[in-house]
Amino acid sequence: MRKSLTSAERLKSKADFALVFNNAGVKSACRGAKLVARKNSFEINRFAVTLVRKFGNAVQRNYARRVLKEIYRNTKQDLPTGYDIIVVLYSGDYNYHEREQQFTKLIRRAGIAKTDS
RNA sequence: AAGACGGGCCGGGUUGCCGCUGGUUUAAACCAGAGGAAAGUCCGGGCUCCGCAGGGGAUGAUGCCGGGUAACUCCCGGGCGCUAUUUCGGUUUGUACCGAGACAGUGACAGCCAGUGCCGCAGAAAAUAUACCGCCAUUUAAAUAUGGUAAGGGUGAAAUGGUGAGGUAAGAGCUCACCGGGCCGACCGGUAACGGCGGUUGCAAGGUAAACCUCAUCAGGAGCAAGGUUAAGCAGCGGAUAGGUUCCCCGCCUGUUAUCCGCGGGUAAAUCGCUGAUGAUUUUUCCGGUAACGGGAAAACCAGAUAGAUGGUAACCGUAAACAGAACUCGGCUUACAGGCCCGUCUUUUUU
RNA sequence: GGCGCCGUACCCAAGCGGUUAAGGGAGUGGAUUGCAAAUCCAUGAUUCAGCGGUUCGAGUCCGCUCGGCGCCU
Repeated sequence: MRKSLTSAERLKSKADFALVFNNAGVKSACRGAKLVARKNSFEINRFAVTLVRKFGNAVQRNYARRVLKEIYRNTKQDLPTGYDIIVVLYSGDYNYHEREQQFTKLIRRAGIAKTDS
């Protein structure tokens, strides 16, 4: 599986976001981040990152978004397919490795990790 | 060499792997991919629309002079004022004061001789004229009273030019010398602001226009979520005769199969604008100009996203990098900024 | 991205450039009560969001910065 993140694998419209937030089947949270997901009707996962309103300036927001997209790209082969996943990030100074620990914790608590791995 | 101040520039680099956006394109592959402030949105343009932009008013902005520019509250050059430092000259016993010059910084720098308003407290008196203490004269034994007086004290941010001499009962530009003002000049220099020179005037009147205001100049309004096209979807009802030019009036334009207003209903998607390009563009260079800048030549085309593209990781250098992310676009201003480089001025130390 | 509004004590707020910045609620202390409530009395701005400027003097006028809020399709 390629470690890509094409535009078909991303949530885009405002309607998609509203659907996930209003019909969230899976939720989990930890310090600094929160995960919301629901089953979709496709063969693939779709992913998006969003940030709370008071998250720093534009550079900090873009950096946090990139880091989460990178983590998802590197770990998505370990996830089962058929989910729309949104990660909400809260304000805080976290580097790549800390964000990676947060993401694996969220996936484990949400119960959508593959059981064999 | 170090430090301080001022000005200008740079703003991590190279390689591999995994990824993102755009272009060429069958695909693969290749190429390109955030800033000096992209920021604040404080000014000024381009561009688009408003059934046209005409006039007057209101409102707002600007405000020494000349130039630059598409334009500007910007930039360049000059003038004047103020402040600090310093030099020279004068006065004085003297800390000091006055005048002239140099260099640096700085100034929302038109007009309170059009009119109006305001100047609390303190002070006798605050813009109108005026005597609290004091001084002098007359009166009285004295107290006191009347008059003269702005030199001294005191108040204040500000008190009717300053210093010295004469003068006087005591005083006062009352008179004189020097300095500082005001006014005039058909004079000289300068495009001008202004400066110089000469004459004249004893100098009856302060500050505030980032107070109203006056004068001059400039502004139609809204903003790419402007605006155009396509697709999907829905349900009409009530009211007005006028509506439009986005503050008002005139003028102008449109109109009764019309237009507008209010309530209600529907959509929340794509595409153009949008950047692959001919531009106030970028780089190099020549010429003119004190400079801002203008003119020419050659080469180049250099982000274009829409949940919103530059990251992660490994290695090396390293302070294992500050402030910080384009959203139609350009010129400025302002604010933030680790570290490094260059130039100029001043100070200190060392060497010759 | 663009356009606009606001900031005065813990909260709501008034404030013509001029003492020591109104008022209400809450709080605190006291009085009252057997104890409370209610009532009465007293009480607080070291810097009017911050910095700079104009002025003799700024909460007020002007500029910049910070923070908060609203609108657009």
